[in-house]
Amino acid sequence: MDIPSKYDPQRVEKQWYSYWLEHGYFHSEPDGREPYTIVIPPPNVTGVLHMGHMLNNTIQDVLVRRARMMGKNACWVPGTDHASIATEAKVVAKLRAEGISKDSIGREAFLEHAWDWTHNYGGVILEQLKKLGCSCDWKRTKFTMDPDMEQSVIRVFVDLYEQGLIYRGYRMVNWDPEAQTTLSDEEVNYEERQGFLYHIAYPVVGSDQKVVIATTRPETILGDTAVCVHPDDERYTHLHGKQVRVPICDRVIPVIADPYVSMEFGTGCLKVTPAHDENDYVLGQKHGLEIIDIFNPDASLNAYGLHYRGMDRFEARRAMAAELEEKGFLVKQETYVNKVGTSERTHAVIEPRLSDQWFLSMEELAKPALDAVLKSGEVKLVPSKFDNTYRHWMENIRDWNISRQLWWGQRIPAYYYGPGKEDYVVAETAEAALEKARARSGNPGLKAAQLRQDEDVLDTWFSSWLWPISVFGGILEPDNPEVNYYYPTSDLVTGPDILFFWVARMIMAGYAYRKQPPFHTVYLTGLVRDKQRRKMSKSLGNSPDALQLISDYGADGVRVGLLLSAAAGNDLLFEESLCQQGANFANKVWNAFRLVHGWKVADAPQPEAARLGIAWYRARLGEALLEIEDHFSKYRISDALMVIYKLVWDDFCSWLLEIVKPAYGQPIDRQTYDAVIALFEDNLRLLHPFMPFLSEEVWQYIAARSPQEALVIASWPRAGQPDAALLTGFDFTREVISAVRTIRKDKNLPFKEALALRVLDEEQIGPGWDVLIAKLANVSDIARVEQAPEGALSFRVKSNEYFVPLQGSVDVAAEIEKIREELNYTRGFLASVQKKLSNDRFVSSAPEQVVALERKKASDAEAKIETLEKSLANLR
RNA sequence: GGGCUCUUAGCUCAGCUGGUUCAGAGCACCUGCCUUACAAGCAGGGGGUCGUUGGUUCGAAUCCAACAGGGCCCACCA
Repeated sequence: MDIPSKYDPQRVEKQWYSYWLEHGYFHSEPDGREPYTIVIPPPNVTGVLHMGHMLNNTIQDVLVRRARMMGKNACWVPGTDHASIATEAKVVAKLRAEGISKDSIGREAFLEHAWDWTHNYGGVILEQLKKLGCSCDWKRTKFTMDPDMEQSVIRVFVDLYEQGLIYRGYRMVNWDPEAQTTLSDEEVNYEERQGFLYHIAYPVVGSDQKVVIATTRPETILGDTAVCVHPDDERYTHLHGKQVRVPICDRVIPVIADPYVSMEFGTGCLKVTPAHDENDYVLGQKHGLEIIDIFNPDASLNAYGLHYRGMDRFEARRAMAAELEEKGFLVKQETYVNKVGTSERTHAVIEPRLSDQWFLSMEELAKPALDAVLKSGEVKLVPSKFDNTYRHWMENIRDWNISRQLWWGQRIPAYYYGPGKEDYVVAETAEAALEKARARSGNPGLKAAQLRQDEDVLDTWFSSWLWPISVFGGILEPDNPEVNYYYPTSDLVTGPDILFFWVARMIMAGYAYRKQPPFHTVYLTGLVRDKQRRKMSKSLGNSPDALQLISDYGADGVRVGLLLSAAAGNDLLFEESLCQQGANFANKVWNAFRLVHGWKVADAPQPEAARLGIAWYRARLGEALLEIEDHFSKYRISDALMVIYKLVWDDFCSWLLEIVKPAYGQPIDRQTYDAVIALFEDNLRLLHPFMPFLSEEVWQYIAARSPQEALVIASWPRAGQPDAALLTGFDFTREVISAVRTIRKDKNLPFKEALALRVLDEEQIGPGWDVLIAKLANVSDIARVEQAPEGALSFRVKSNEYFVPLQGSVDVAAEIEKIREELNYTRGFLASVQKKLSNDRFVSSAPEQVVALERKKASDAEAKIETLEKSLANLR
């Protein structure tokens, strides 16, 4: 045979992927079929494939490939995201390494570098997805900064502005001092950090008294503009209306009273720094306090920092604590754990900062999006446990800060024509802006050169929230045939970590711009963790190299490995051995193929065992199909795969193939051969979404004769009603066969030595299944008897009793003991059932079927006891 | 601090609206086998009082309560 005995993924994967591409199987155009659409969660354009991508793209591919086989017009739109902060940070770092600063080269030159970077590294991840086998429609590949995608974003911005939903406001926002941009609330993570609570004494003006405040951030005292106490706090009543002196800078500030202050915390006395704390800002507004910002954009101290000017905030904190102590202001310093906001991207500690930013008002947008999930069910979250999380966020939604002080991204289409804060217009193009500006300013002579476009760009999510619409041109041409056909998409597969960042906002955009949800189902995968449950991350170095895995185990092996333990919504504990399991499975299928492929076919009558085995397997396949459909309908991909795994490995390979296998060197009859091939084909169809490469490879050997018959576009098997009698008959037979094998093992009887078998057929099974027992248990002679033969080993299946006559080697005492144990167990069982049945309350209150079942159990047990007693008597 | 969720074999998990086909699966483990598709394999086997305590019920892994211990999300207490 010229077929290698080990499956070699490397050899076939590249070949079939090119074959699929060459024949355009992944490309979709609108037609009369029902569409099945997925838009990929666009990965960062300069990113590389990690385990999370592997998992969710494998799931998407399984769904898409299956839908394609089910006759739907499957369209999986791939693409990438410009990832404003991340990409800009990378480019800045690269330039810095070359001794170039972003500001020195200016916006345009910087963007050129960024585009170069994007073109050099961009799309690598898409090539990696091909290695995984993803059946994306590559002709539809999109990038969030493609001209049409960008235009869609700008148009939406202008539209929302005109609706009054986008506004510019001076607010306390999250400032990332490292990236030097603001962040939305969602981009801030809170971490517990060990720090100190400093108790600092402020001298009261006009007395020798002092008031002690507690703070975790002593460096901000330079921005203090008040000290606040609770109006009812009797400890401080005497301070009302007084003034205190801020240590170090000696500024005199008022003592104010406000119920916001908690009397229990710290000293019950709060320093108020309106520029650097959201609550303090609110207090400042309320009490008309001065706002003193003491930081530069990189969070070093500015001129208000006095002799600490230019020093980093954390360094300044230590230095200032030392100075306060030295000068006697520091009363106490205790260790304290508090929550610190950090940047999602740079992990820098966030600084609350007041500035002018653009906001999107969310309340109105959130309403339909909330109803879609919780009321109408137009969008279903899988697993549904995320419904509550979603509700909570939606109901407490805050306005979205959409401006970023970056250059890489869609620039905000606001144009300033004058010095005033309100001297601006918003328009899609500079030309349109000029016209609007002339009208608004009342100055028809305004020149284009006098307009200054806003320097900021939009949050990346402000473009990705339109993704399911804009990839089909649905923003720019709302009524085009593509968007009308593909939208709403079918399923979205992504991680729960971006439920708010992305999923929720897409739903809002969907209702705002299409009056329809962007997708019907959101499948939220778990996080990929390592064996110690640690999240896989680059910094921990615990994430395996995705491409290395593919080359070690094959794409199919890795796909199976990932899916085997990926119950929806559960985190998945990844280890390489799972991929090994997947690769082993691939090899198993490969070898089944080798066996079948090696058979010589002859025109001969079909053996009864083969006929029966094939009939049974058809029923079994039908049964498995129903289970698989059920799992898919609940998005239990992992369970669907396990059903197929067991079907193929156990039922097909271990049972059916052993049943039909001709004796060594003998040919197989044509009828059996054809039937087995057909069943093998059905197995391959089921395997294909999970293991596309292996299944296509084998399929091409045994089934395909032309590109129109490729497995990738073959049809998914249809479920019928399986023959229940065949299934139960086979299960019974399987038990008999296993029992004979157990006897062989116990007694050390070689398989080659044929045995005889006698049956007390209480169950009236009949001889129909004997051919299978004969073949698989190597039994040469099976006969039904009326009475237990002497000198035989025995076993029972239900109330049937089986005997293997073995003169001389039977230990009668041991047999008696075995039967006694079974008898005891069965009597105990019967007793418990009878106890239940004699309980009137059970008989009267339990449902009829349950009672009937109990009666049946009792009579079965009685029958079995009878057989056992007979055998026991015989042995004696 | 609020909300959600989980705790079933060594590991990872199924067990839907309570009733012996519910005590399961895969992996791991143990014992035989290099049997002519496959040792990345074949055949056989052991293993859990379903976190703890109480309650509801004729009957609970399955419902309720409390407790213990995980996890997730949200939240401005310096």
